Amino acid sequence: MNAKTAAPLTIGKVARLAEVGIETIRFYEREGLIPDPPRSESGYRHYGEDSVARIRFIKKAKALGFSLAEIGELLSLRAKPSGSCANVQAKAHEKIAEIDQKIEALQSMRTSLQGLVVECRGTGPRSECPILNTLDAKETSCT
Amino acid sequence: MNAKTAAPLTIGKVARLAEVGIETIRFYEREGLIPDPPRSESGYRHYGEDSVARIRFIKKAKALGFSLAEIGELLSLRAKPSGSCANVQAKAHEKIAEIDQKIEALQSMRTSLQGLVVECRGTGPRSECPILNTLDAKETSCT
DNA sequence: CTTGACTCTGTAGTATGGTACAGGGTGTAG
DNA sequence: CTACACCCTGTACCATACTACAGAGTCAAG
Repeated sequence: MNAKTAAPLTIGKVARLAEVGIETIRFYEREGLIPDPPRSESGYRHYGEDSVARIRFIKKAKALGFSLAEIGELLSLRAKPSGSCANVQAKAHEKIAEIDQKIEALQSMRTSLQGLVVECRGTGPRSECPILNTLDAKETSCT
Repeated sequence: MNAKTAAPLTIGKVARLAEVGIETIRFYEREGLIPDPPRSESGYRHYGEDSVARIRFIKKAKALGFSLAEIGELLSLRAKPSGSCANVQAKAHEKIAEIDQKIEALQSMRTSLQGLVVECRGTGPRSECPILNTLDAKETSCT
């Protein structure tokens, strides 16, 4: 009926697919970022495809300045099997706001760098490049 | 002529203005992220206004997932007093590409969360929310 | 039925980015 | 001239996020 039992997704395979170390996966499990997977009789972890996606998500979110604790919050938004919907919505809106702030900050940085490139190309010496100036504008309270 | 000598910007004032700890400033100095400031006769550090901007920039870039080493590279783009313009341009383009990747990843995350919110509001149970799916699409190789 | 690649648990070590003293000098207000 | 807030150097410690063993069991191929 199904050909799934043929190749169980062991920790090593997941690690290769998600491009992280095996130890990292076990670490995320200990930290509660990924659920304890079912085990074979001999104690081997067996994962589903979704685990790879989840680990890749963690990796990506980390590169965007989210801490593992924050990533845990992000993941918990979907982990709940319905219920407490209003709470989830509030959290989601919070996270969206955080993301918007990050995007704005990055766009501001991008504009500065682009300006630097243009200035550099055109005139020769750029004593007062705008890279810092643009970003000086009042804290955006990104934790 | 000038009223600047009245209130020299000491490390404590810079820390308050940039909203970081005093120790953090000295740490950044040791790491070469901010230049060694001139000293008073008694050895007190005296900063210019630009130092505050620089520290705030570091803080912001850190929240966006850049390491101190990467921030150093970003800052070095403007630190150079002209010369090696082509090199600076190449680096700047590199950094712009990195920033674009981060922005895209964040926008993808934002879309997923927004989708979650909408789904949550409309129908009741969202067993297969798209938060992970959207982000699963092939690595963007953000280090 | 052995060999080699894989897995397990548990503990210890590392890199990054700070943070917190200790022990001492500075500076100015009362 | 002393009190108190501030600064100095140096070292030690901390949290986060891994990373690397050690010592032992598992499993598929030859």
